[in-house]
Amino acid sequence: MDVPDRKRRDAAQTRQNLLDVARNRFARHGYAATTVRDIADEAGVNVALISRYFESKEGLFRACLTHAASDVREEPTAATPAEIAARLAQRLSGPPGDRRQLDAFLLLIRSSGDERIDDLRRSILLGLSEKLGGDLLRAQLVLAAAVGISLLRAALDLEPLASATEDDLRKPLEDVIHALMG
Amino acid sequence: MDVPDRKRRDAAQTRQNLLDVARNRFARHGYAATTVRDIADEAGVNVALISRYFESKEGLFRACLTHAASDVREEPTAATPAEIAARLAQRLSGPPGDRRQLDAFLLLIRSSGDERIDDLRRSILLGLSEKLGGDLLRAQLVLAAAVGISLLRAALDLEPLASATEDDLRKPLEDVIHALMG
DNA sequence: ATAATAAGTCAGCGGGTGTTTACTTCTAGG
DNA sequence: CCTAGAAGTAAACACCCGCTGACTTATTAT
Repeated sequence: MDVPDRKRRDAAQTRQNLLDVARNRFARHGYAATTVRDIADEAGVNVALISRYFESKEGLFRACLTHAASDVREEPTAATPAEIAARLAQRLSGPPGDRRQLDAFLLLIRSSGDERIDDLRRSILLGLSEKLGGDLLRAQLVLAAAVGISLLRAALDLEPLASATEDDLRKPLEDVIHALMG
Repeated sequence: MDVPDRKRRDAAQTRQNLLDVARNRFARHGYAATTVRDIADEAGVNVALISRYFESKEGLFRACLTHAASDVREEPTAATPAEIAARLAQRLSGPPGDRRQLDAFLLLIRSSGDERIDDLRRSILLGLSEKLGGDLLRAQLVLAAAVGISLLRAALDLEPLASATEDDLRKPLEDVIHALMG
């Protein structure tokens, strides 16, 4: 194991564990349906640590959102529709066992009820659609397709879409993006 | 006013009011974030009536889902991509002031946490995608685009998509559907 | 008019939520 | 070794949730 000692105390590691667990649960079940005790239990630590490290449940959600945003943003600006489609297909399916990219998309559409956080979500999504280039409305339709696929796949388990592989998704996505952004 | 007397007691009318309010709130904020007191307050009645008329919060949600499903299903089977796009654009924008069609889409992607209700949602969505015809996976991608647009428009208020009119949406949607279902 | 019943309200219950305070346990520096 | 401070825990808090049983008010039928 690369993880040297599960029981060794390490604040940074614990904090990261909480972030990972929270990100996944928020993405899958939404903000309101996720309890801080669920998160702490799955991370194997006490609930109080959430308040200590992130101040509050909302603070934890904001931290998740920030990390997810930078994960999504680190994407290089793709030129051709085929490239964008390939990237998107990879993100939406993801390396086996790694749902972080998929969760990032889902997080962006989960509301916490706090208006300032919702503003943050909107600005992230707006930035993403601007980055796609071309007509803004059409770029947002590409984004809409992406988040819709994420939802139907990960949160709803709608078959056969849920089991579609990266290869299955690439060509249809390419068709869509080409149709929308020429 | 066609509504003769606001204060006159009418169980059927009250029940319908609760359904309308609940459908809108569940669609916009999700199941967990919506409280029965919120619904009752907006409907102008006491909380206890929800339990009386719908047995429980989950019963009310199930009723909303059933009504929304029949609303969505009453759509005639459209033949050409252009027709499907036109219908979809109309549903996603909706007659001014009438968000029922938009809410219907949103309801279908809101989980209540109850597995049997989730099965119902899945079967409704599966039926919808089958009705679209053609390759099932590609039909579900059309559906994904539709629910994604609903989300970004109604629940997230992402501009300029949120303010796009029916006319603004029709042509891009036609392009997408044509690309996916030829 | 008045009894019977439906429609609606009120106040409270048990339970789960986010958060905090006081405490215990581990770990590093002298 | 041993002790200060960090890391983590346990228990309780105040609050809000969904739900219910006893009550009041309006409507209808006789």
